[in-house]
Amino acid sequence: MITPELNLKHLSRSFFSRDPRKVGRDLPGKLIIRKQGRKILVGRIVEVEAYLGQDDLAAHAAAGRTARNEVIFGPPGHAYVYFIYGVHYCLNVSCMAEGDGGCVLIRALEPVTGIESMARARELGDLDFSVPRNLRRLSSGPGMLCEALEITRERDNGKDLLSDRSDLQIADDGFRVKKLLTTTRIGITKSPEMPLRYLVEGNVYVSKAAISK
DNA sequence: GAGGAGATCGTCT
DNA sequence: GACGATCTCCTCT
Repeated sequence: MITPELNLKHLSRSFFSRDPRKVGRDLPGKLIIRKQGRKILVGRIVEVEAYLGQDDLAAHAAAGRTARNEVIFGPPGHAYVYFIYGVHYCLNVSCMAEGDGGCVLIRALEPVTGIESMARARELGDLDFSVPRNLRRLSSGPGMLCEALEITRERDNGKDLLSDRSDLQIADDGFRVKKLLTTTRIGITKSPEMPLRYLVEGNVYVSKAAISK
């Protein structure tokens, strides 16, 4: 239990030692916890994408093990943070067995606590967050959520997300997603047809609503 | 509300 | 030397 008052529990290492598709289906609804001194920032995962390892052309692991991506070839449940477009960071969690290179990209969070801190980090401190439309601007995208939680490669890459000592953790508060949708992944050019994006149906904090079917 | 361009730099070829 | 698992701003409708 991380913080008794919230009744949070860690996920097990075996939760992440599975196929990224299974982890991807089970992660929505779980919480990302960022500890900042006495403050605690919490967001609920509402959208993820699975990257399957070396055989998945869209995955960073497809290039083989490099200095940049070595975390996803390491033990499961660790943070893989990379820098993209010269502007943004993205947060992934390593999956499968050590040596496999699978991971899940965290694409969107629903803000739970620490909204003022997130807004400051996003330089949106002047907005009225009683308006849902504004709240969406905090963490409804992979780059945004990293900025809101001040996640960087320098600070967080390789961190164990299941350790009580870590200031970046994933936890379960017992919340269960009612219905999960599956779509193709966003923003990739290789293997774009694979249905590996998982999002909470009807949640306004996803990066892009699923095309209804 | 939709669509397109630009920003900006680490990583790999 | 090219490009990318993105975001924001600007223009047009």
